[in-house]
Amino acid sequence: MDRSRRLRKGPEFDTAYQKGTVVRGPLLVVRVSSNGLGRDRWGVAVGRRLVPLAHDRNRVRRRLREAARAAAREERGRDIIVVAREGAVTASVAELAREIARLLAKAERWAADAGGAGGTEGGA
RNA sequence: CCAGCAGGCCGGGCAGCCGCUCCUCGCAGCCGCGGGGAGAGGAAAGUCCGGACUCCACCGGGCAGGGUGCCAGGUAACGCCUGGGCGGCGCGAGCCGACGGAAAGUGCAACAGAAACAUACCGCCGCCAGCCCGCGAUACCGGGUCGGCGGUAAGGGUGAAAUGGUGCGGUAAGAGCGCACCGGCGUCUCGGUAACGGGGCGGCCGUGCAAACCCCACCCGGAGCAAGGCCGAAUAGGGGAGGAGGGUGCCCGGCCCGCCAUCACUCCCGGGUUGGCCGCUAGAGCACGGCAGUGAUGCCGCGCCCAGAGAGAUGGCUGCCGCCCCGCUCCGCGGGGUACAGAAUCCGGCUUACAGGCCUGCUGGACGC
RNA sequence: GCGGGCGUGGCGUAGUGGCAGCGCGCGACCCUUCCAAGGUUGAGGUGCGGGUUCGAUUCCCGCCGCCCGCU
Repeated sequence: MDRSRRLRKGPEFDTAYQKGTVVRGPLLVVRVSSNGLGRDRWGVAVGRRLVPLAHDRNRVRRRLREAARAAAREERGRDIIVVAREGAVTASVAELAREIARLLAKAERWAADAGGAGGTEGGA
């Protein structure tokens, strides 16, 4: 996950937050939006209220990044923000990677439904 | 061997694979690719002090405000450290201490107690007058009682604290009133750089609180790397110059020319947001050795380069070993755990958190020789 | 990075060196046919660790937690 595939500055985060598709899971919240760049850019967020100590917060963030590296297969020009929820603190890296892949696939289906068929609620 | 004290140190180890950041070498027109190297801590933490650095302010001095507070030394500096003094604690090795000033002034000392300041409640003692008794009367003497004047602070009880302590003399009763020792004060002298300590002499001196106001001595300009500097779009706005030709206004009844102002326009200049770059890591640096010093520390020699991210790099998976706990077992096997905790300009301290372990010196005790 | 403030019963709060109080709430009793209201009564607290002082909620130091500014 080198620098060109990270989300950098505040405004990039802001646009991803405003325009992105939000998908929630038990461990994580993932927001996806397209950036028109041809490569994916990732951002990881761990709340200070969720993990108070900087040492442990760093650990959670690094494990999430490693899980994202394992979950990333093909690039299609997305900005992806992964936000940790409470279960992510104790979950293993393999579990986190599976969860990220699952939520990304869900976001793809959701976006395809909204763009293609249009109008179906699809919240099953 | 047990218990303990002081100082110093470590705080998992060895491999394999996949990743991240920086440096460097080579290739490459660019994106990059390949090789090599480096990559969290003793507290990186809290931000409680002190500095370096940068910008601002500044003739000098004072006030206000804040801090420090036995003495000497160390240091760039400190509220830190070292050594010493004094006091307290401990059998001891040792540990702890904001430890200047209360006859400069102001204030406070609840309750109790006579009194927490200048005071005398109960007492004790002397003198005077009255009454009563020894005594029938007078005088004298003695005793008692009430009142007045005076002396005294020994005793009483209260309290955290009561006007130096103990003993002897002394006295009407007493009192440092006198004497001896102790404690404190002043002075002389000796030792010590000093704090302070030893000794002699003197007079006999009333309390606690200054982490109460305060006095004295010393120290402190303000802000902080988001400091500060450089480059700088888009948009908006500022200043200066030009303004031939063009628009508008003025002089004019109108038109033309001319002059002036202004606008469009052209050029230049400075400020400046997002952003980028520098600051950014070679330093009061680290290791080893020697010298000076009781020590903190300093000096010299030699060697080394040792994180620099920027939504923030040191992670993930696996194997073996070490340590701790539990269970089965009694070769051993299985399971779980492996402290506190993550650099953000840098450095010196303090404080706080921390599983377990190592080294050195010392103290007390038990046993053996 | 720099600075300020607050922690007192379950809740909200006074107290600035000597008694730890007030309101609501809580328990018991009384009143009522019962409930509410009312009355009587009771339990319960100074964030933690040191220090100064005879004595600390108060003064000083160090931690912990919470809140708020500036950049």
